[in-house]
Amino acid sequence: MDVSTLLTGLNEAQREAVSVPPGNVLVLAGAGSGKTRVLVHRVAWLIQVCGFSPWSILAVTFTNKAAGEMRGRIETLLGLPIGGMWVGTFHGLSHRLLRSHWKEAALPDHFQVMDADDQLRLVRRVLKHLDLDETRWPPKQAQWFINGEKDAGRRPQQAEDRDPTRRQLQRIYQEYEDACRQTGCVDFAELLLRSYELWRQHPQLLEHYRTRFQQILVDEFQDTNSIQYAWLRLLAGERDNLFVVGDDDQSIYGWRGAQVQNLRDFRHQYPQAQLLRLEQNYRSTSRILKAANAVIACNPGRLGKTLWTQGGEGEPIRLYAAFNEVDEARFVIERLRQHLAQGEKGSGVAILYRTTAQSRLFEEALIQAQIPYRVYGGMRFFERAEIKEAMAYLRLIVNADDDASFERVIATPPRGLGVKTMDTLRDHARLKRCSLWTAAVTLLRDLGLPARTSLLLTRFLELIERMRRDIQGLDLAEAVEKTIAASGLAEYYAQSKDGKGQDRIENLDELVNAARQYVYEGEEDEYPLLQGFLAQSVLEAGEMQEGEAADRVQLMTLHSAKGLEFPLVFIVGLEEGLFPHSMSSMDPSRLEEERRLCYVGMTRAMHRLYLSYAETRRLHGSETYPLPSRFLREIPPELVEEIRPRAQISRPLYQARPYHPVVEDQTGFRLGQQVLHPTFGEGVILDAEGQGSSARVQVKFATAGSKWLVVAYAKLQAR
DNA sequence: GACAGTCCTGTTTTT
DNA sequence: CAGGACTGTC
Repeated sequence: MDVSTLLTGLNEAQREAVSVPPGNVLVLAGAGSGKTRVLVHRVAWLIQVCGFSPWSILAVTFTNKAAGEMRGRIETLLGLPIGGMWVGTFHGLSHRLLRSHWKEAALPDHFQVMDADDQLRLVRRVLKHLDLDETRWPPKQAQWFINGEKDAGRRPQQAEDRDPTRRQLQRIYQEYEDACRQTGCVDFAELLLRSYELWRQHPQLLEHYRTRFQQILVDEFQDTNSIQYAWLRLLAGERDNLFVVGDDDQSIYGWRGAQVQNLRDFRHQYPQAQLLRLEQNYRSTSRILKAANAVIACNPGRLGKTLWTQGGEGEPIRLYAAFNEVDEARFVIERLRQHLAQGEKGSGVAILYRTTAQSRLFEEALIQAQIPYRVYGGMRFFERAEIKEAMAYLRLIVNADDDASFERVIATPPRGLGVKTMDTLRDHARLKRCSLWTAAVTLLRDLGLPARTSLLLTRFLELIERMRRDIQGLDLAEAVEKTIAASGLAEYYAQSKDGKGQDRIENLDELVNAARQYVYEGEEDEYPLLQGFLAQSVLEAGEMQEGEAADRVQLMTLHSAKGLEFPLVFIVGLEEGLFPHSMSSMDPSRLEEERRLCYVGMTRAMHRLYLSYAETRRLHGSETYPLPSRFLREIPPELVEEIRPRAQISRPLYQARPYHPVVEDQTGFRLGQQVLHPTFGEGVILDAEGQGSSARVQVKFATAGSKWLVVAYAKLQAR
């Protein structure tokens, strides 16, 4: 292959990034600037020009999808398979390391990976063990704390924490760790922390991987958390071989530990590192880009980068002020129809929203309009109850100490063993510090159970052991099939009356299919097939049943839209409290993240961008009167065409509410009316009561929340 | 032990 | 409104 083709078709900045001499490189790549392209060509360049073997290259991505795409594109470009190259997510790569070196990592050879759901169950159990009240110590919060600590690279602190709350959380963390060890399970964060520690504690192993991986590339660097960054630095050592690509303006995962700071730190950590910028955008019209730039410019402390394009100005951005959320959906469908009538493809259209709950209205409207669509996210295949149950049987077969699976499986299908038996088992397991399986075995042996329970429990244990024997020597798909049948799951669902039984059976069949298609991806036989399959189902829960082919309109949250592009984009629900979300609007740094999310959303659009908000929205069952999102006001008015004409965009975006019943009462204000308060700022009248000097109104303020104010004292000004 | 009815609380999501 | 957790009855 001719080396020059590696650089043709690239712009100046991209060429420079691809061909820069090996060394530490930081590429700041704006949205739509050809980031993936640069990474792919860079790998090809390292192999073809610099003479690195694929075997000596490591590429880390954030999602499995990105990893798969990168591998595919590199192989297409080079025209040869690059099996020896490691391409994967931080978690996938760490998992692989731990499977290979389970002994050094102090894990059992059959260790299992827990997903977030399993983890939460385990946390619940731990809280129960510690006899802590779940209302005082919400399991979700404890889980959050544990993951936060692990993401920061911290083990349970033995040292007394000053803060009693933290001290208690540390105790929970410690107990949780013990439970993990006991059951041979590792959570997502543990994969990273454990492999990091593996390298720290075994210098010869680290040396081995350092020798092997001569070049390390990292995608979406702005999404890395502390432990991931530490992991990278440890592996890289002092060798100047990190090529990282990121965009601080697209950091939208701070809420789960990602540190934009890493991007900024990189330059301090590696002062010699080359800093390159990709600022030419190939995706959007200049109007869309200008608008997105204007919004993101409101964030302070950016690394600085302004996207530009040679493309045309394009159409104006269109803004629709819907009367309510139903009208908003109606409007989107109307415009969507016009678009499709022009012969455009549905798959080139995305409807983006802030929260998953918003998808429903659009789904209903699309069904009614008979427009095919696809919703991203939501319940993923491997997260469905019936799939998790079948997998739990398999996990229990592989690892009898996996308590999470034991608990999941013992009552499905119902076999007369319920809460009471489980309580006995749990107590015993806790006392003896052993797994539920071992507890069951010892209790049976010591005749510590009522006769009936004893019989049922024995049957259950024998069932699992029989299954273990029966799948010996079977291939993966047969083993899965056999497990589904022998467990009684198939029969149980066939008889279920809730109407979902048939779906569930079909999903179980699909699971057998997935097992049939499972291909082991590692080198040689690093570990048994079944274990690889089990781990993959946890690590890549969403990758199944993509079903791309059909031409459908795409519905997704703004978060999952990152990395994608569409000729036509609708961003809906641009309202204070929804986007930016109310949970984020008090904290400046989280508000900035919301703004980046808005920037990400806008820059998904290639040709057309529609923005909309509703003046009234039904939320949690009651009517709300949100203010238009502040992000709308950050867009220069001249770029926007308002569909329902009203005053200037820089002036209030909201005024008349003709479709809302006007309830003028003694307070002198009507519901939904815009008001101004000297200290709280802009707000909307939500409710009113009383009369004369005791008349009060409830006002929802843009920033100060909602308050009841006495009309006679509050200097409320109608606007 | 299983199931039905009531209470309560509402981000974003990949691994 | 709606899904999940929890409580009380058969």
